[in-house]
Amino acid sequence: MADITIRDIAKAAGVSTATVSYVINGTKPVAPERQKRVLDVITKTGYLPNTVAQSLRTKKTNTIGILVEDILSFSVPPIINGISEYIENTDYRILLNDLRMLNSLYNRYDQIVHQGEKINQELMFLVYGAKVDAVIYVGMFDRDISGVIPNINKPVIIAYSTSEDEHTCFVTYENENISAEMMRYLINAGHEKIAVISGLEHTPPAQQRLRGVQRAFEEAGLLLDNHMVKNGDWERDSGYHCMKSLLGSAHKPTAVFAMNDLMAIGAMDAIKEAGLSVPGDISVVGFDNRDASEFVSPKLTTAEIDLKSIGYNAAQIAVEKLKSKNNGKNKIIIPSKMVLRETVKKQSCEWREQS
Amino acid sequence: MADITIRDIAKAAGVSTATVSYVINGTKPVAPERQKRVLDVITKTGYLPNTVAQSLRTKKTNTIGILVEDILSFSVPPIINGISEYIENTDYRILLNDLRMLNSLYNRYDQIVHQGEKINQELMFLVYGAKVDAVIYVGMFDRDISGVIPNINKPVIIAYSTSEDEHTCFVTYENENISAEMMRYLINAGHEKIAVISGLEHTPPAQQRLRGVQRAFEEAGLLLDNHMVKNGDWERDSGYHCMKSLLGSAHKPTAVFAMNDLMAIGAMDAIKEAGLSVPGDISVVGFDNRDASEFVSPKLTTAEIDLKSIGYNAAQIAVEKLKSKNNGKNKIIIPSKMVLRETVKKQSCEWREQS
DNA sequence: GTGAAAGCGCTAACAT
DNA sequence: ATGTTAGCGCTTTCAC
Repeated sequence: MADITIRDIAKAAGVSTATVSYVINGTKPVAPERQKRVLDVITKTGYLPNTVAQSLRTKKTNTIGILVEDILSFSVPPIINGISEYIENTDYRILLNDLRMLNSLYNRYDQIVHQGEKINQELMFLVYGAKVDAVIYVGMFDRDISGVIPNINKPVIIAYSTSEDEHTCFVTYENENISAEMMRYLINAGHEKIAVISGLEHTPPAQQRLRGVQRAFEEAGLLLDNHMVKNGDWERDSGYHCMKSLLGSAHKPTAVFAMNDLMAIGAMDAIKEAGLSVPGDISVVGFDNRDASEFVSPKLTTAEIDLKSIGYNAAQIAVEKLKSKNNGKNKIIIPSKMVLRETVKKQSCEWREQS
Repeated sequence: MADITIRDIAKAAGVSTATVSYVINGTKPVAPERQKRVLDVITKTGYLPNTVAQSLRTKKTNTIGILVEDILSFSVPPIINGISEYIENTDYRILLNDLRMLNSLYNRYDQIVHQGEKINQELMFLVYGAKVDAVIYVGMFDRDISGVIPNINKPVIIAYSTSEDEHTCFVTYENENISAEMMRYLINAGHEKIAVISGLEHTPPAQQRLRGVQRAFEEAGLLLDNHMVKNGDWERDSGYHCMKSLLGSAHKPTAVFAMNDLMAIGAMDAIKEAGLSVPGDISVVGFDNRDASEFVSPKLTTAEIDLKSIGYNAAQIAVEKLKSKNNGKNKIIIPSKMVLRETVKKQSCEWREQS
């Protein structure tokens, strides 16, 4: 099954190797009768063309390299899952390369530039070593990575990050609209004194999410008090400390939007510690829909990023580019959606009037 | 950088292609002076041998296929991380193939046999299509998968599952000792009325963990009452229901060992719902050290499986087999360890005497 | 519509 | 120690 060559098939079918190749690849018309003979021999013997020989000849490996920043980051496996699902119905294979950046980077992802050397090296490894036909770069933080990926002469698609570069493809998720939507949800529930616990403030997701918040406030004719936005660093602890500071301030919020689930959970820690109830006294919403959001109590209302679609679309673009039928849709933003759980309570009008 | 061939190097260095090959691969001694000349040209030009051509010639692709049951299962990414870490220091590459079984299987993993067709197909794809040199099969449940992997003529290493088959390699983790250790920990904390919430009872991890529990009980001269062990199904809900039933019984436990974190969290739900406190009234320990165990409150004391080591060792065995220097250690059980957090309380003697 | 044959870039047997 | 060269299994040009 493994050591049969095209020569064996040709001999058995009484044709030339060229003819066998023609029927396998459909590259040239072959007389139906001979075609059938070849096909019969192939199925009878279980012959599979040697892909290595094919690659050497055609200079295509039918392999897509996926370079991930860290497979341990919660967002990465679902993206790979999406890639895998798309790829399964093509004749491509996946070569995986994990940069394992999590330890060296922690949450100082502004330090990513210093990883350039390593990224470059692994990319060369994939492209010139493994000779992949295209690469999908899977980020672990949503950010602009223009310039970190050197120019190679093959399609590169960025997943879960972006690039300012005109010619770079990426597929990422939507931040601003979904943040506005969550805000509206809070406002419609009767909340007016809403605080936000931001992620590192100079990062794209923090900025975009804040813009969404502001938009919703404006639309509702509300004012976002500067004292109501605290800067965290995406980690649980920072959510806790921001919330403590909010709790100690003059105007306590009745709701808080933490820009990720980890900080939301930290905020919940602080609220409970203060003897207050979520959502009885304070409603909270997070972002990411991480597993943890189902395990805290009450269960966290949050926003979900469609990670699987990010991967699926990235793979699709890669394959389309390889088949030169990419329609030019090269910068895709996948909509995010709310997932309603237990941490938001309607703020009764009575309460508001009393206070 | 990409289109340079061994011929170009040979010409530039004034030697034959054979000599270049000898210095690249160290296959034959080469005069130091010529060696240096070749090396210089190689670094100067950035030449990288065409791996496809090498593979065609040597019949080795230097690629290890990893066939995972589902990358979305919590245990899989850390295993891949371990594989990746080992592989990075070798000249092998990783071809990833995701069976994506999670949806079709849910927790009915006894149904895995019905997936045989698909497993077989993807394995053939890896072995005869992609021509990987070896494959690591990464399970998503700890179980015996003898027979599900067809015999191929290349090394196969199973990770996170086992096989009765004499000649099959696997690396998995330890259940019985760690369970006994957790039990001893509970017993040393003064607990005697300890309940266990088992996973599906006919599964290997449930059986092994129960054996550990029994051993610790015997060693302590305690008796494990049958009424104190309830059978769950590994899911959170079942932990909740088992705990409710325990709470409604004649002899309430002061501590409970749930065989995984999900069921432990379900049990905590039930305890809190009954107005009792963890660990004030009832201590609980879980198993797996999933992310969730840090997000519930109080934080869950549990057992950690060294998933990364499982991957690392599996990769090591694969590479050793390929280099024919495998020492025969082909069935490895990685020790597990306790992670102490907040859900266990010392049971005071006074309390015991009063009750 | 078909086949002979060159050659993808490399390794290794063999000759020197 | 070094070079010549056949050939790994396939695709594809070119001639028929």
